[in-house]
Amino acid sequence: MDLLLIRQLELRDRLDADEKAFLQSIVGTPRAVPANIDIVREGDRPTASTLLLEGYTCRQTTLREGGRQITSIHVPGDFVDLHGFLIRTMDHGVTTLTPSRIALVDHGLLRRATESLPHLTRLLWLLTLVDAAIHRRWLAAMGRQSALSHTAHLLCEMYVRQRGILDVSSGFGMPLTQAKLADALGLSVVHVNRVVRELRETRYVEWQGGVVRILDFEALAELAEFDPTYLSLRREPR
Amino acid sequence: MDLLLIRQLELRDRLDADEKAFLQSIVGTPRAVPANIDIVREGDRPTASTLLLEGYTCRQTTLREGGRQITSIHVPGDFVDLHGFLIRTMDHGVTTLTPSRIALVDHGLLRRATESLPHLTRLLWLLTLVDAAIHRRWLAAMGRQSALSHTAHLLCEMYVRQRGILDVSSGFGMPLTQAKLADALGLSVVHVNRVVRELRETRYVEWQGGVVRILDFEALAELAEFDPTYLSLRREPR
DNA sequence: CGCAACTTTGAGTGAATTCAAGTATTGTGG
DNA sequence: CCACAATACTTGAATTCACTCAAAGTTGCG
Repeated sequence: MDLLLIRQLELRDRLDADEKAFLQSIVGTPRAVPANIDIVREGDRPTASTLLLEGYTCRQTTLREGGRQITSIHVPGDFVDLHGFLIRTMDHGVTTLTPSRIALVDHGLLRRATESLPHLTRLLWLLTLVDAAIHRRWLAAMGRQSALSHTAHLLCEMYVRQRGILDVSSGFGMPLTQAKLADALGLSVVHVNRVVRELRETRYVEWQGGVVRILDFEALAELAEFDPTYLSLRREPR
Repeated sequence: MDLLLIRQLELRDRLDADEKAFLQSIVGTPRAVPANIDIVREGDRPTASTLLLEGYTCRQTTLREGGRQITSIHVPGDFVDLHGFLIRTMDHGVTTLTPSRIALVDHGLLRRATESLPHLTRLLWLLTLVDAAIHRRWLAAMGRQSALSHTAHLLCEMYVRQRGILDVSSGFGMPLTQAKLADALGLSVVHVNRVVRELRETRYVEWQGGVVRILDFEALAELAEFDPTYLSLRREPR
């Protein structure tokens, strides 16, 4: 089977056979990791980047006195710390949300890509730019949307990001406990609980046990002010 | 005089003479722009990136019903939309905060860099990664810090980013009206006004007319939980 | 000098918080 | 396979932080 990473990249641009072969060749041996394990720690200086093959992980920043902010959620096929290749010291940790399978890609090999595969380099660079665009959208949601709308937005985003690479016909993974969801949305657990109930009451979604099924995407997207442009998904080929 | 962009890059890694010459050669003719002008609009598909030579700009995302979120503030030497080189459609606008001088860099020339100057390419890529790291830190500040601490953090960040490239001995530029500051912090104008007053009352900073002078950086950084690691500033040469 | 933009203050309101239980659900060792 | 622990979820009540509305100062510019 193709690497999900390749599918991720092909959502943005075509890859030629050499590029695919290169990608396949640089991915290390897969390794299983249980849930709630730190893959990367704040302050680390990694020498390889981690590819998420199966499962879900998140980036989190720790503040004083137990404050925790989740700044990203990764889906299968995501490079969880591709930026670790160029940023010397990690500004955040990466933790598994579910049991996962990961593989390492040595930074030396990524560097080789930058030296001989410019088109692939641009595409990998683009992946990190989409990351940044997601951060910006989260900032807007946190700063200027209601808790309900913000939560709805996260569902829309997780749905659209996953439907490009996985089968979502029977629902998609939303592998956050309400406590983690609170850390992602910047809310208290109690309030998250109320907002999730409110969202269920709209009947736009069914949400139980870490799986979400969308019943009325259009209404949800309207509530969330969701516009997928920021994800840089290709509509027309270039 | 050297481009401030070169100084920005040299805060992260050494550049050789060829790289500097290349950068100098790709920068277009400088152009003056008044304050409060949109340089880039949401939905644009630019064919050149904009370098900020003098003045200040911000990125902003517009939501329904007048909601506005500022997601970045640029200082002189910043590439305000370097990511526009690879992201097809801009997910945000860029607006001047003060009268500014800008210069364009054609995307074709940036592409040439990716084809023949891998080290410079990595360094430009790094600039966009620092952008993302700043976004993450803002997310943590919005989600898990008090309005006072968040505001203090923004001051620390603006100070450290500017002191690397400009003379800040008589204070540094903080060119946001309280209304814009509200849009950056995700607060109301009224509340920002109170928080700014509270911050002034600490005597850690003097802040008037868009210029900030820090009186007690250590105390301010403590209040803000500021740790500059995320800015990827070089301490030791590599 | 007068308008426009920005800043400041007061009062009342509301969204989200904390504190405090209590109820499900899941996982595990006996 | 049950009992019990641990984790996750839910609810209620009181509080607080930040908001809106409203209006008055202040500053800067043409």
